[in-house]
Amino acid sequence: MAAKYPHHEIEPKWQKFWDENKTFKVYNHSEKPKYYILDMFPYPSGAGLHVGHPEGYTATDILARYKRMQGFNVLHPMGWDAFGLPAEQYAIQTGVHPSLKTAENIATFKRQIKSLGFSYDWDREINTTDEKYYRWTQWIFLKLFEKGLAYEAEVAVNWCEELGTVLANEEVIDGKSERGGFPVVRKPMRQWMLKITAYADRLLDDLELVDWPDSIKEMQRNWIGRSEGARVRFAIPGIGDSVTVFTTRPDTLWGATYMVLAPEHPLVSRLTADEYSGVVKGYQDRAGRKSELDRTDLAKEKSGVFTGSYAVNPVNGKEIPIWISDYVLMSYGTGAIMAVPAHDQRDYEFAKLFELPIVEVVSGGDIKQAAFIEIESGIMINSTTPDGSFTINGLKPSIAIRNTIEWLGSNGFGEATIQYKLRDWLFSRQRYWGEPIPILHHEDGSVIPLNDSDLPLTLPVLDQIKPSGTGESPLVNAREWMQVVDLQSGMVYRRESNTMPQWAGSCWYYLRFLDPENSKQGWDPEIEKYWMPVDLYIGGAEHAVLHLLYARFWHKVLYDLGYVSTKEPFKRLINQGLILGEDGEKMSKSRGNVINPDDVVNVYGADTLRLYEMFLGPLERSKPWNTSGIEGIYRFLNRVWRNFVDETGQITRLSDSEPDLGLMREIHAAIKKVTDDMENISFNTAISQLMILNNYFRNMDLIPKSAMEIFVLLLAPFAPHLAEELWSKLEYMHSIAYEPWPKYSEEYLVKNDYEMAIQVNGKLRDTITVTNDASRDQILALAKSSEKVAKYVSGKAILKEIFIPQKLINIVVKS
RNA sequence: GCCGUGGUGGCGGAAUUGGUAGACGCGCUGGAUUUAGGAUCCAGUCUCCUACGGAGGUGCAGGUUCGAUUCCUGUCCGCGGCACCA
Repeated sequence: MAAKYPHHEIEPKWQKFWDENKTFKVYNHSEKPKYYILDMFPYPSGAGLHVGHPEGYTATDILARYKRMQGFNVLHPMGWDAFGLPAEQYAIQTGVHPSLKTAENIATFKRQIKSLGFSYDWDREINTTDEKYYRWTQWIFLKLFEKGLAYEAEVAVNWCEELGTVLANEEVIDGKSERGGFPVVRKPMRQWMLKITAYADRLLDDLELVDWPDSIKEMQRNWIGRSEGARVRFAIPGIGDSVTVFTTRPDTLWGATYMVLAPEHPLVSRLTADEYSGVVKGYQDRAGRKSELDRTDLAKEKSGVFTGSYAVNPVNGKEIPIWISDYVLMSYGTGAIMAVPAHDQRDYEFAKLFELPIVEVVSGGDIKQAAFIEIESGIMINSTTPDGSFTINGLKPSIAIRNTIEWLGSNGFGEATIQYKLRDWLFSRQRYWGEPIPILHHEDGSVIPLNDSDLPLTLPVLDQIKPSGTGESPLVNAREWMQVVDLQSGMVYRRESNTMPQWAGSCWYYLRFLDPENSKQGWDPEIEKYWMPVDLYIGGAEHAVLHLLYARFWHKVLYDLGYVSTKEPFKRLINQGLILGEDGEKMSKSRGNVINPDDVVNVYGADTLRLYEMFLGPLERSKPWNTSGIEGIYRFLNRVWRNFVDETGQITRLSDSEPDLGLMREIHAAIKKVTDDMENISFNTAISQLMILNNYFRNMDLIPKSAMEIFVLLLAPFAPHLAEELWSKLEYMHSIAYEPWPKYSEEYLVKNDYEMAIQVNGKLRDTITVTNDASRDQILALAKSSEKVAKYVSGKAILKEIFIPQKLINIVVKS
């Protein structure tokens, strides 16, 4: 009867040991080199942990443990990103205050995370909803405000009249509220914005400084979306004003046959001719009812209406009609375009639909068939000013663009400009469960920031969290809290009722981990200098753009103000892939394919779960869960146990002798492979190497103690509970956590002989074993003497002999 | 549509610079042990064929090369993100 290893005893035992001995407590000063390894901290949802969380956490834990064994002072903290919509929705439905529900969720998450044996320094645990934490989130907001990076603006939000509240995009489904199915409209409301666009260039350029996957960098570049072009002013004689458009193709100005404004462009009402005002208003209404997503997503067919007005094309003085259409977005560029149907796909479709003229100004395509948008192969035509003083005919578009911009500039019609896709960050939320924005409004309209000494501005306790009905946050229901009277001057102020978005707390949490107890500062600058930057940051790919971009933005502001010492917060980044359900689909309650880590830990133990998630495949890739696969890992750990421990729980098969050369080779090959794989974060192959070494032990009667020890050390980062248990059975009284990582020596990896492949015309025909000192001629002779080879070579002319040392011989014969 | 990413046995995957494709694990097959089952151990397991031998094979079609999973061109499919960005 082969005993199962007792993970139910071992795992809680060592978790308790680590807790009581504060094994993983980390200090801010050390002789050791530092290593800061960070997980994206979780939102503690009511559903508890799912198996996707431990994937990233296991990877960072393995590396943290490995780095400790290599002599690094490792900072590896965990905390909670606990503000957010679900707790507030739950409060509205049940009356349970978000702080209570949040505390409950955190307790569950913490219990689950601790059951997996991660080596966090729990003394540094933080919680974004703790006033001791968000006091500093508010402080950073004030710094942004002082720097002129926070401003108020009227911005359209999803307004639901029936619910009397503003909805997040995810709460709106097909233009209706998710709750109740009520209509939702776009309504402008006063909002706080953060001027992230002021940092666009640096956010773009400094991607050079970080060691991130190219694909993530590319996504951020695309999000920032820098594009070079020109602003061009078109006069509108009818109203004595002008409209400015942005274009990347000023060379095609002569082909601009009409102009399109976004329906909400401020000039639309002024330039709409009386007889068109009905249709224009109707069109604006319809566009306003669509969300931005609907406008872009569903508008496969072009639509639009003519305003009745005309603009003057500056390059040829021609009058062109002005239309409005929702394919032009107010939020990008100037909200107006010059339409060049011959050389832009969208304009081409629109012109075809409404039978507008199409004028070719770049030759090389067939504009009867499609818009010609090539920038390198075309040649400019039909592009001369009426007085003949300026032409770009005969030029390549890339040259023509430069020349045209110059001409526009010297004639006062426009100038070169850089446009970003990136928009300013809409920072305020009409919610209760978020950080209050530390701002006062005076009735004269002035805006006054709170003093540092007034922080934290805590959330008022509300008996019931319910919508204000006006679209403002539920905070306006706290009448006393909202009103502030200055006792000295008698002035009356109203508090800002908006709160911050969930992103705020996660924008700087990596800094608070450095110095979480500090009540005087967000963090001590000396401590910051010691730990920053984060050496390795691991989290889900869904945060590839927004979270990482926002955090980089705040970090750069803090850098400019001298509060942090590095330009970039996260040196190296890895995005783990999704763990899919057994059906290969994304895990979700509705599909019924969710695996609960508690169940896995209960049946197989935490070490098995950790190992299995790492063995599934490369960390970055998405991969499906497979329940019978986990059995294989469980068997492996049981085999490890039986290799070391007998049925009575005593260490067994232990020998004091030195390992022989064959075993030494296996051991050192394993050290090398596992170490290399650690550096490359290639844990699946590291684990298979441990399996190979363990299989080698299985065939031995006695195992030398030194060999056992090295195996346990290599296993320790992956299966820490089992490793601690075996380590203690090898009669060590202290934790394995800080034992030095084994080193390999090349001498054991060198063999006396090796195998060589022999190919004939590229096909494998035989393999031979040769000694290290064999010469090329000796090996070739040996190869040719092989019967299997001779069969294909004899009687044929040898054209070539390819000899790759240590690897193969390829004999090329005339066939 | 665009951008990113991937496509290798029945399944998850391995193959660090172009050099013996399929490591390791799962599953499956046979055997040992067992009253039986489970567990454990041993052996086999890419496909096809005329089978002690040979042919084919890394989504598909070409190309470069003595030699391609790896490099190049074209093409198909899956996944993720974005979505009229001027």
